[in-house]
Amino acid sequence: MGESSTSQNKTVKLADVARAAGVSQGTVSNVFNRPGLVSEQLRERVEEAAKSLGYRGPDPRGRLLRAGRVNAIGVVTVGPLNCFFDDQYTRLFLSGVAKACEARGAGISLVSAVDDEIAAWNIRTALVDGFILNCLNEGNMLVELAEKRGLPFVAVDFPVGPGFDVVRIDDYRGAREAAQHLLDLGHRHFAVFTFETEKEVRVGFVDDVRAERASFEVVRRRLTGYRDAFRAAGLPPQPVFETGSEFDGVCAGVDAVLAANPDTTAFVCTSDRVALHVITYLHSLGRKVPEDFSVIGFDGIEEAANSIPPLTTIYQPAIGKGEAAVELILGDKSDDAGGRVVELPIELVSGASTSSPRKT
Amino acid sequence: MGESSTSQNKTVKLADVARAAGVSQGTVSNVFNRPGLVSEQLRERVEEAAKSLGYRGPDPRGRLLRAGRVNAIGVVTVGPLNCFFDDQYTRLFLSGVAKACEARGAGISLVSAVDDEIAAWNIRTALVDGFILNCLNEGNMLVELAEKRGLPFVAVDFPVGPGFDVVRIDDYRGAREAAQHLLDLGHRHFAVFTFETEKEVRVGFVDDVRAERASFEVVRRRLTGYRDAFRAAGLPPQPVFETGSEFDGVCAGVDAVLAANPDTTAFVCTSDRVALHVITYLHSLGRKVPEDFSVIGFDGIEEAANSIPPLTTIYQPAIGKGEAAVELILGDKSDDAGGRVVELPIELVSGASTSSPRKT
DNA sequence: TCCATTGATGCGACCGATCTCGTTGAAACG
DNA sequence: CGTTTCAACGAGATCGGTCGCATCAATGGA
Repeated sequence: MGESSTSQNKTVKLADVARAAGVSQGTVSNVFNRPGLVSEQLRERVEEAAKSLGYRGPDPRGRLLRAGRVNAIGVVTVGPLNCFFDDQYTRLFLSGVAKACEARGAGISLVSAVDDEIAAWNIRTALVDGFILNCLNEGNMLVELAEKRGLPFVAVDFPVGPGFDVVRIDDYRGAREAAQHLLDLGHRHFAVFTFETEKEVRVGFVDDVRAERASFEVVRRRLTGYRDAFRAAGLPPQPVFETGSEFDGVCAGVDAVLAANPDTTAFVCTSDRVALHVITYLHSLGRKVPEDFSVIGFDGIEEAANSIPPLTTIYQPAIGKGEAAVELILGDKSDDAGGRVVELPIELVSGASTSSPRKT
Repeated sequence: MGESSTSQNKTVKLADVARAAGVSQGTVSNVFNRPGLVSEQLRERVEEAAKSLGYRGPDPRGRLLRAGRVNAIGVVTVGPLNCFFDDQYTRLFLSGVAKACEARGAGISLVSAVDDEIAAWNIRTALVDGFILNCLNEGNMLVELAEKRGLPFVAVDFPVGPGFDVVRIDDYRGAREAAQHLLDLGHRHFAVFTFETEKEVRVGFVDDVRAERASFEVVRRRLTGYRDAFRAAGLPPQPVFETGSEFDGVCAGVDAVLAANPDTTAFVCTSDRVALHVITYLHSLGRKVPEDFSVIGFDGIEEAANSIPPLTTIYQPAIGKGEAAVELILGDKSDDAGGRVVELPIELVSGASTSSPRKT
């Protein structure tokens, strides 16, 4: 005891300040967190001591341990973290998450799940109060892991399961409405374009078997919706092409379809992203939309409204989904938490990318 | 002592498992974190005890306190969290941050700084190992706050300061090259369009005074670059219009410029986002780019390359900036940490949105 | 004058895990 | 057979705060 005040190697902590100021730890804590409870003179003394020791204020780590709550929620996505920023729909969704979190003063942690091992570790150790599970495909263990962690979580666009909350839309109905819209316009020859059906993209035509086994729930529901609409209209099965979400895959799809089915008059896409690629590529081929081909998307991202021509699409409230998910986790965990289902409405938005089929 | 195993109200912790298994806490810890160090039979005994107690594995909170490192870095932005997802350039930057973090197994925390009070609290309490300060405008206290917190941090696109690292590009040179490109094509009548010069957008013409006082360092440097290029070409000062980043503001700008300066042949924009809006609006007015007007941007976002026509712009490595920032924080904090400056290269990318001026 | 009330503080437990030592037992060695 | 060596494990300190409760002085009312 003697070299206590200067040239400390260790970080100075609450207890040091308390000792230096001759007060208890609790009082120092109060000075920083609830200054009103401390008399002015004592407060000044403590603040002075803190400053002279170079104390930076209560370390959040200690507070965390004691408080128990992190005040942040984790957003998990299958795949690399980048997909949070690369995909337009995901961005909208996250924008909603961000808005809701900010309103509640909570933070957001992006947790990656590139592979199973990393996912397991991250979900077990993320410093959060709950998880939003996104981009789920069947068979992955995210839900299991989240359950094991024992924190509240919400699965987005996922089959309802026992013991957890879900946010979703009616993908089946949306897809069916999209197809019906084109059928009503008089189209009879379609090409269905879908993004990844499995975690690994496989660019090429998709047969019924693969379509029904698509591990992404969303894909499966949408493809089924299209199929049922066609079937109800008395049409034979229409070709389905898996393009992925990138431009190249979509180009390959357009080429393949035009070569194999020259009668095609309409492209039905499981996402706006794919639909916009289709329009861009058709344009570069000198084909006009909607004069030569109708194109319909799904999602209702902002870029769709601003494209030339504006895209006809099934709008879904991506931002609202994000907000709803946060609400489920941070909201009053009153009664039936753990089995709630929030299904948000969708809506056909008529753009200028669809019209009656060309006469040939 | 008696009702110890069942119907526990409190959460079961490491110590409980240790007691139940008749081993020390350290051993239980090892079972979960370094199973190799524990003999098989003991490990099984511990695992069984853990399972029967419903122990979910080591709580990250305890680990954090002990370990000291959070293994996550915080990204701070001025303004609402949404801007992380709404702005294309910011997205690219974050994509780089994400990529680098993922490679190092670190997480990302989005911390918001909508107003000064929230910023102060969040920076003081965020559970991170360091900060990336983005979207900085002069006079805000982010840098100060980060310094006070005592964690490593990087300021992006900010004047070099003592005691902290900086990642930047040469905005002045980029702007000057952009203007020079148009001058070389023969343009003599310009309209400079800039996004926000202050935190609050003010749509309208900007005089020299306001331009030089722009609180966003980036804006100031770019505007100066344009001005010097015009001046060096012997031109009088060209009108500068603050449009903000939204479509409406840009439309107002185009209207104002066309009304006030019908001779204008080129739009020089401080961001691609603004430039793309200009093209869209001109198109809707029936004006052609580049036949009637040349438009040049700044940033080199992906949307610029895919626009019709492809945008001529100053490309900056947004993703690289994000990666560099992470590297500065997570990399070896060897020697000169705290004053390093990383300046990344820029490059003029010729699209099809610029050509020689129309003859009138 | 005395008791009840209020406000300011101190005291000690606790949050949950991990790390550093030191101990123990058995195998290995000469 | 005594000693070295090493793996396996236990005990206790530590990480940095915050919370509940006890304490104590000052104030106010009867």
